[in-house]
Amino acid sequence: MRYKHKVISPYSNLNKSLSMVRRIQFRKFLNHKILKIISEKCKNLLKMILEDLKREGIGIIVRKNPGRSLKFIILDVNGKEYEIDVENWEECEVLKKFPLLKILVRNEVVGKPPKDIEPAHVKVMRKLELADYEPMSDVGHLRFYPNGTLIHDLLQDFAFWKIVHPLKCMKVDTPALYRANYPRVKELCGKFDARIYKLKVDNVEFVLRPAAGDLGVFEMLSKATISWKNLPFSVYDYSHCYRLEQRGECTGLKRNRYFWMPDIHSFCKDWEEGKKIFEELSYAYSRLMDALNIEYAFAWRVVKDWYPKLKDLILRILKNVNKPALIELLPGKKHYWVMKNEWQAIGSDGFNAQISTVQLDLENSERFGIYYIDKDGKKKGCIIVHSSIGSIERQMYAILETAVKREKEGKLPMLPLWLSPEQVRVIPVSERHLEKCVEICEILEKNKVRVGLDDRSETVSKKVFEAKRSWIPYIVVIGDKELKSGKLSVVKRELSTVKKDYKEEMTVEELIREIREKCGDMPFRPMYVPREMSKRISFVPWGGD
RNA sequence: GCCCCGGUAGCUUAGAGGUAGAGCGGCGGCCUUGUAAGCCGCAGGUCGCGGGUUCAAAUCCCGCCCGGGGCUCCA
Repeated sequence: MRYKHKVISPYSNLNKSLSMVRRIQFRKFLNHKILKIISEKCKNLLKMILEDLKREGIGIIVRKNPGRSLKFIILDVNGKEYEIDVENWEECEVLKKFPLLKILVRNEVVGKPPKDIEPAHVKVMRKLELADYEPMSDVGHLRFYPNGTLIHDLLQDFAFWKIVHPLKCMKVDTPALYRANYPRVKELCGKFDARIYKLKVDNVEFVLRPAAGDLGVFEMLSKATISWKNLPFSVYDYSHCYRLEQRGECTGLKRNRYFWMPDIHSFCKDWEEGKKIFEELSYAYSRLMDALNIEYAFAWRVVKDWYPKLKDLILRILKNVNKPALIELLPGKKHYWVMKNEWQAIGSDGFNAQISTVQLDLENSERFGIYYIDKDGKKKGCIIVHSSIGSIERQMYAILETAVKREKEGKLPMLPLWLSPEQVRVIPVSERHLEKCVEICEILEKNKVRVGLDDRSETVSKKVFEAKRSWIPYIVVIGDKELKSGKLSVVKRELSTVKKDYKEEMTVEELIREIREKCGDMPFRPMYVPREMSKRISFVPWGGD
């Protein structure tokens, strides 16, 4: 630890002045005071102390206010509660059985351990030619290569076909740019002023939307005619969002200033209906995590007074999802919701990142200007369930981090098959085998398999090496032997280890059947790059690992 | 936004005041290849940008930009 002195402060808005104090501290070294300031009421006192410290040149670290929440508990699937003792949190019994939850608890309760390594997915996203930093743009605006764009699009397809469509949401589209002085915009963006992109055009101030839905959808619905017969209904907005995240926070796909957010807002006539939708969305998001093969822990934040009334619902969801959860009980209502849940992906670096979330807003929608006409002919506000499937970039972050974790078990890292940009790579031993390979590729393509053909004049060893480097799930080598037998020699990545390949002889039909089975009814898109390796561009040339 | 570290060819990097080096990749040729990198040759560099110190700066100093890590925050 560089500083001998700490101020524990809940006031991030004092950061600027704190930074100045810190700068002075570098030239002078002083006392050994540790100050803990937790109460809201200490704001002025804190300012005064800061002035004093500034004069003395004492260094400062701002820490998360430990008095923020009332308490943390773990609720297991049997309904048993375990209160977390902040001092001896590791003693908690359930945590010993659920390592992912334990990591989440550590991060939330005692803070993340510092690590000097970049998260694993940053190298992977470049190596697999998925995404990259874009020097011409602002920090946190990534560019996506064809393979990354394909995954991005498939995740969008999943959101639509597997979540939005079954839940019968109405899909809408709304602008990214809004007038800064419009009351609705002022209210939403005012709270997060520091993170809003602002621009001036012809002397008019504009902001870029920081989230999907909240601006455009609410405005749209405030002008709509809604009857009690229409309730409940859900609206889906898939939009690019802009948040001026702090520079040091934008690392790879973990957090960006530009990202795509699939959001669902559900409007219900009472809170029983709200709870029902809350539950449905929760199960949909749980299926998303499974489909993406993301390792996650379950977190909930509940306003204390509401917890007894909502515990049954929480428990039912935990049972169905079969996961215990960390529940943070909040002393009061800080946001518009009284309860929210969060699917927290745990990265290979031991960090957590929220993917999906469902938020139950039991206040009615009047403050958003959204009303429906009830049976009695009176205008009434409805209950809103706010939810986000989770930004596509975050989903990609979590998929890559989970994939990398396989290495720790001696397995090879890989993406879920339905998301692998290239599912099969066909390698001819020499030129005279090329014709047969093309034939096989065409059969595979007809059966919705993404297949690449390494038609370059390279040795088999090299072609296999490169296929493995690209995490290709199935590598097929075709030579005289295969021409004769009519079978394929297939290396399956899923069953191979770092030390040994898992090889199997199979017919084209068997390979197709296996791939179709594993992909199930997940969305499909063809490859975004040419089938032939000789025709492909190298976006991120390899310079050795 | 602040603190620490870094930026040399497309990529990974060596060089720490005195003529810019390598590996991989690329291109050309040879090889027709049997499961983690075939052989030879060629091209490729305002040493992140700007200013300063010096006879001389990739190298030292200042500012900026970009990247990584950390703190803080996260609708």
